[in-house]
Amino acid sequence: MTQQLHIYNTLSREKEIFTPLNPPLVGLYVCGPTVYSDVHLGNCRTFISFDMIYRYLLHCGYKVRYVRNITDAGHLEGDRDEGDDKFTKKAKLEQLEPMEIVQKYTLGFRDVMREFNTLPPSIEPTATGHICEQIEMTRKIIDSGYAYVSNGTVYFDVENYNKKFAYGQLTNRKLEDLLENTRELDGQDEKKGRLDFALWIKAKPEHLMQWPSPWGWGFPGWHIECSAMSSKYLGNTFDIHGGGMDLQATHHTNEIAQSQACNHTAPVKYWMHTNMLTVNGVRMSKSAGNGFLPGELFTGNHPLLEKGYEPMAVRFFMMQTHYRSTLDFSNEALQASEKGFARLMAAIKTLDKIKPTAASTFDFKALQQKCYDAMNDDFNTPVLVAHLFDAVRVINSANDGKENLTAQDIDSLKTLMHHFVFDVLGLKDENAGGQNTALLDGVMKMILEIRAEAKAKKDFATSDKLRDALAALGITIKDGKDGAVWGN
RNA sequence: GGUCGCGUGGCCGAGCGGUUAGGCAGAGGUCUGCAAAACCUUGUACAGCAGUUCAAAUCUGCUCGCGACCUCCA
Repeated sequence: MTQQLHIYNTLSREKEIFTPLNPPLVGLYVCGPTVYSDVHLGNCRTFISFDMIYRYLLHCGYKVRYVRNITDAGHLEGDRDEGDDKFTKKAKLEQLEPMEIVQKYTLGFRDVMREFNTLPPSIEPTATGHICEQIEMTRKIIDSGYAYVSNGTVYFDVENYNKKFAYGQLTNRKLEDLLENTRELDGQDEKKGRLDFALWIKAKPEHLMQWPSPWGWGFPGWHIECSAMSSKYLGNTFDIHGGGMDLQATHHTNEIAQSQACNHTAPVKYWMHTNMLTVNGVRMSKSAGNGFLPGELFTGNHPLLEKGYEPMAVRFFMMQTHYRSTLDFSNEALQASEKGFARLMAAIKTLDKIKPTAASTFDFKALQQKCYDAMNDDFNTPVLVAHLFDAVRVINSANDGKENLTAQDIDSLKTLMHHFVFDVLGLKDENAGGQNTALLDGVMKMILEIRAEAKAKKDFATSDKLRDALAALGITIKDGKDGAVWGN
């Protein structure tokens, strides 16, 4: 099947036909987490969205190199280019080495990503592992005349850059407007221009994380790591760069400027930005203090949560919203998704029980095309999900004998559901049996037989007792025309 | 203040010029010993006002409300 994938490009503010630079290879870079604290759900949404994008590109047959960095150095605390970096500050707090903090939260991040069933990136480079590359890049930018050294710190010269390139193009802003609206901050005497940002920052003696450089001991600025690592692993120009929308105005704008200044070419063909997660209409963020940790969401151990939600129900909840729309969290919405997800999983299981008929009343090809059309339209997962629920209705109707499916149809549906639900949306059936399934199946079969006999004798006291006892164990009995089935 | 975006039925959330989005909840029905599940039927939705058009949730203008970025954040 020929796919014509369209991607919304932040650069052009339009959906564009996706044509990779070197098909079938695709380079995908996503700004990863800063590992100085636990990831919260908002962070997860971005990574889950890009996991879906990565999965669909793979499904379409592209050979994708997916790079997602781990920021383990360089971020400053506060809005000034001085002071302790985040790791050092946290390290003092917890009496730990900075790299212990990094290790702790990197492992935690990977655990959460695994719970959400995300595929690991091809490469997960760290900022501290690429200090040399960042220094080299900084040196080249100075050489090309777009950066200057001031008291051991290297700044990018935005106004000079803007003479030749459009600095604010990613957010569609003119330099004059940006200059007008930049807040006046203290401690900026070292900078020539108000918009200038640091490529390399001079370290104070007490800094725990610092490295030697041509400009003295210091540490890299925040933006340079992504420029250095993306060009190292994906080339000076690559296909897709992604991240949260909050990175667009500053981080990505500066990344483009640095890469352009250093490599003399625009670094990225398609810029993709995922929208924010909100709670009661307010953006979930570290500074707002309204973020749940994924663990709290799974257990329900948080004042805003009525109960715990399975990771897959949460993932499904996210897939029911487009990645470029804000997603507002509420217990009600999450519970709706939880039920919908259970229904979807149940239907996939039902597929194994349908009796095929000779003729079909169902147009499989049309459904399949709709599914691909949805995904090809800038990864429109909510529309995909709507079509999958059409399939759910067909499956259940066929199981009731109200719709006819040929063996071929059933097979095609199984493949389709597997491809889209598991491979592309990245969902999995968390209740799909463990290693004792065969044993449990046998036991349940016996119990259901006993119950069927009791029902035949109209001994409803016994049949209800069995059903209630099983319900207490979390096993649900559903009586159908052809006998009872069970599930948990 | 500047720039950008959004306001869809009880809730979540697609659509963005003409035909049912979808999920959850609600109502009625079929099935059933009861229940659950499933299926069928059902919902006078598009912030307000004005305009363009044969036709507007969808385009234009204004008004109101909300949010994001401009400062560390996915």
